Amino acid sequence: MNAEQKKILIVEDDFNFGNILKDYLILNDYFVVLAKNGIEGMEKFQKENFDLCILDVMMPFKDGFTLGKEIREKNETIPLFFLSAKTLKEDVLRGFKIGADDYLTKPFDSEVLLAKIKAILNRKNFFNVPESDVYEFEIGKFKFNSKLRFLTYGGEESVKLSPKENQLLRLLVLHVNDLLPRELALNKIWRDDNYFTSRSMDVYIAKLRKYLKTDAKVEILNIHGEGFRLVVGQ
Amino acid sequence: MNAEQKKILIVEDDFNFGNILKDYLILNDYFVVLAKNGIEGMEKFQKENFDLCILDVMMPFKDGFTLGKEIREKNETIPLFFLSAKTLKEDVLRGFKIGADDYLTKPFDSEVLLAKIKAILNRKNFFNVPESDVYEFEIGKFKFNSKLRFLTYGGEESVKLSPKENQLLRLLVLHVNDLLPRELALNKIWRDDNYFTSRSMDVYIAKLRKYLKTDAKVEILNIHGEGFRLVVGQ
DNA sequence: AACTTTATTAACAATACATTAAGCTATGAA
DNA sequence: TTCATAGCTTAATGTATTGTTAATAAAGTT
Repeated sequence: MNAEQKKILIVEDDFNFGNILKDYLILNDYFVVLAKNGIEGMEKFQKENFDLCILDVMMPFKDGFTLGKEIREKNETIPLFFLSAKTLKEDVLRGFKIGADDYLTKPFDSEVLLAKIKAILNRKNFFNVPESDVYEFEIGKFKFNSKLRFLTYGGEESVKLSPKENQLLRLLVLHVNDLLPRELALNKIWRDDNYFTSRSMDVYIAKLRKYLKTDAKVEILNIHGEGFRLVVGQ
Repeated sequence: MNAEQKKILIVEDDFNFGNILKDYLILNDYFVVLAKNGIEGMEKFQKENFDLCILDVMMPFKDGFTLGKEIREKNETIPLFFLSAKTLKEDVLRGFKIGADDYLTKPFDSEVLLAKIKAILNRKNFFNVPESDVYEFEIGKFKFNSKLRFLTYGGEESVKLSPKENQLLRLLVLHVNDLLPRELALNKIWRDDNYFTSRSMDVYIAKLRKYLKTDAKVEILNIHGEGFRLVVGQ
């Protein structure tokens, strides 16, 4: 995938239909991941940073509404489309209540779907801000504000963080004392996992280490072949 | 209207239908303005700050597509809904191409329309300005009156503010110590978000910094790529 | 030892922002 | 009507920030 491509998650149990839809969107230059049920859909959603989700409503194990609700809890802003053969008004309204952005009834015109996807992804006020509203952290003697992107040490505002530095530090903090798998960070922040993004990540780790070295109790350790680990002593 | 109500502009030449729609939305606690053709629609759009526009497609003098395009040129972010009896795919696609957020074919279910309006207006975005009718503020040693548009320093009336300076400073104050997203200011004050309005905003930030530099504890900081932040020390 | 992975610094291009000044437009006084 | 002016936009120019890639060195693995 290239960096400009938008990432779409499709969750659809009908193998054929799902694949046709996937191919159609790939053809239109989207990066698409297809999950075949709600469980798998949630797993994939957690791992990467998607720009939009298309959920089939009727699925075994976990239906689309339930999945949609769970996704909404994790991310309040990501666009959600429901697909369903049910045209019942109650279902449509239920979909919107969960926080859907659209509800399409099968059969639908693929071009119209595409237009709707474009409409919502090209919206100027569409910000990919998957962060929750928790943005103040303590890291040893540091205070880290991921909304205002700064790091203070003992009250003094010491460092302004660039967006990438900020995102990476945030992920590290969310996994404090635990492993942050390299792959996860690359998928979440760089949205792609390859040689170059990996080198880029190393550069950012070096930058963060520099910022954090004021407090000897704070360290970013490497776990060879696995990822990184932010440890805060005591 | 009360401060929490969202403002909706309806442009519809069918007097009866327009009024029914208007009443229905008012009943659901929206503030609604109804224009009866494209010309009038544009006039009203220019005069006030709406949160959403609902445009009928087929209208005399100026059709909905043309109006929609004009509105989009002025404001890239405002949600646009088209209403039409035409279900032709070409028309639907044309609507989306202009930058519509939805295209509803008559007859449509009013509850579904309402759900869609709610969905788009409740979308988590930071375009919700804290409403406030307060107009006297303290900024460090300054007193700022946003109604009379002046800024005093230690009792002395130092500066008269122009309307734009005033609006910008007011937005900054309403977000003191927090981020004022660039897009938000551009949409609220300039009603448009493009390269030029953005440069214009920078000019105003420079002007405000000049006024505020008398008090070293007051600063307007930039958060690269995000916006500005008025910080008041101590 | 040969290979893979990570560390660090630096060079670079692309944006974003800062500031001053010049140009335009609507308004109202003379 | 003409003129001055306030208010805003655009231009011109300079500076800062950001993210990627390269270059080189150092660890870790087998």
